[in-house]
Amino acid sequence: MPELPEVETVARGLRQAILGRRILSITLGKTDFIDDPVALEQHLPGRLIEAVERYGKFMLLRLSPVTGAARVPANGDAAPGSLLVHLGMTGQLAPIPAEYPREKHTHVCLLLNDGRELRYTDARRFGRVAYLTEALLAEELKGFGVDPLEVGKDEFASRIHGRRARIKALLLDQGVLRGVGNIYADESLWRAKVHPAQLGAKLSRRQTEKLRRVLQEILRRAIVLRGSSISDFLDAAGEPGEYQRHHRAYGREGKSCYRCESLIRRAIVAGRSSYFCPKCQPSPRGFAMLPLPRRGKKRKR
DNA sequence: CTCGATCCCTGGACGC
DNA sequence: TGCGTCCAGGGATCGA
Repeated sequence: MPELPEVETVARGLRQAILGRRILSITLGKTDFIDDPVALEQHLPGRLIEAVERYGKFMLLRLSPVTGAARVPANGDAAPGSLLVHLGMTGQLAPIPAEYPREKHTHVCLLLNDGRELRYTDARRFGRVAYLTEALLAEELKGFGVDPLEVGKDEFASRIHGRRARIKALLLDQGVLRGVGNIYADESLWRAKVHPAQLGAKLSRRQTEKLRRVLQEILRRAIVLRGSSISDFLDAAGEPGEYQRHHRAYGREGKSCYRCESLIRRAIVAGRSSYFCPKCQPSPRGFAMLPLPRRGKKRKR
């Protein structure tokens, strides 16, 4: 599932692959996950991809104004704009030679001036694609929290201590930190020895700073290893990441804790499966975890 | 403010 | 083998 490290990996790959290319035309499949499909068709052709940025779990393809040639932009394309892409759960964005057959669930194809198509595929369509003017983009981006890779000690502490939600919910809240998802939330909580259901306000200063540090270390390491490929994450070159091999909590229900040998348990916290060590990460009072499954051996590793 | 529930969607794992 | 059921989860939304 694409979180910050996976999205960063895709963004870096795209930077190598499509910077400076021009979009010649666009073909759409299903459009129910696209903000305004007509706007895409109207505003993308003719534009140059000038930059690829990441904002939390979003990718931002910065597009030049349409210039020169015969075309006088009557539709506002004299101004810069951006293509916003969120990969959701199963989204993939990759440049593919235009003559290659399109994979199932390919819903956006941007023909580039190098003979390739930038293709967006997304089986579940939990992702999002939108063309945004500068004004819409500014509107879109406000309300997001700090970048977890850059947040400092005091800023992080105030965002955690200032609210009463559970720490897991806070880590997942894109308005608190932008880019953290279920995997890296659980991994950092395990590393910091903090229980996911602990209230943010109840973390000590020491625990909070430890959490910030390990979160940053984990995210940086995961980026180096090109993200976690659980089911179907692939980068812009179609390659899986490696960080799933380093998971210590996520997906490890019933397996031994790497620190203390206790069995990793699972609970629903903040509406999400949360994996933790019941010994290293002591529960708040009255907390109930799910019973260990007896037979079904679904997850390996 | 924070919570849980519900919906979106499909593929894969599972049980029978 | 085949079919039904459940589950995965980011995010929006709604009601408690």
